[in-house]
Amino acid sequence: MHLELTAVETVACCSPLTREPLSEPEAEGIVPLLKALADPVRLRLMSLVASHEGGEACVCDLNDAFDLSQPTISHHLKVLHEAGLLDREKRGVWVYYRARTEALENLATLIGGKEQ
Amino acid sequence: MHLELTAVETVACCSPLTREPLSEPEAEGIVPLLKALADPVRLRLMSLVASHEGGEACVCDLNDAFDLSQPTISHHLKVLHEAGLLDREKRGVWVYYRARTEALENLATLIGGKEQ
DNA sequence: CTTAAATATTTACAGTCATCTATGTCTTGG
DNA sequence: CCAAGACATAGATGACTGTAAATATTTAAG
Repeated sequence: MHLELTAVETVACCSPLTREPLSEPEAEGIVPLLKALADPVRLRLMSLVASHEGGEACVCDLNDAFDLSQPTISHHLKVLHEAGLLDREKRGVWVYYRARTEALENLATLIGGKEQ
Repeated sequence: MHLELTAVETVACCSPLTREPLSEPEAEGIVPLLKALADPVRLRLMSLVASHEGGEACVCDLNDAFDLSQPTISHHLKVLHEAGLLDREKRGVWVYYRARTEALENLATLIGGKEQ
């Protein structure tokens, strides 16, 4: 049991940006998600994982897609994981990351959601 | 005539994140939009403007909503404007900002878009 | 148990950014 | 023309962040 909400859990609670002014606490809850995506490497990582077959990818695959050191990729994956955008699962020596598409969908609704 | 695309113009061109891996240039085009929103003050500013009656608000209204100096608010509005998320119009002494909701919608589709 | 491979953590540093103060520009009223 | 108000710009500073090198951790193989 945990009382603190992760970044991703705070998103679904709010009506779209254009509906009514976002409160400061609401904004503080959403910003970590946007920050996590607001980096070219992390945005591509997210896209790579999400579009990978099975919706998951292991770090070994991801490292090769970038001209960056392994610790740097590991760092970016951690940021995405802590924001609630990626799930982690260790299988043997490998770690697989899986995209939390419902988190992306909630965020999308918040940004561009249209009310009926 | 301008050849450079603003941040907002690069968004509509891409299929959703989860459809196929984002190229580096695509990511570089989208990140400025996400960066612009990835700040609590700017996210609230965006929401305030977008939800304001008429879809626009003058700076004088916006300043009062924050415990920040006027130049700081002006700076944040500039960032949102340069990202293509807010339009500016000066009317007399006042400057009105208007939300570009189609930019928000395009971004939302890119983040959480579902394919049929 | 040793070794190798996959991934994470730590530390350090250079670059970016949010904020403020001070100042500038522009518009209106008198 | 002058003064005041609305907003923007410039410069400075402290905090945060993306990156790499070095090191640690974990797992499997032999």
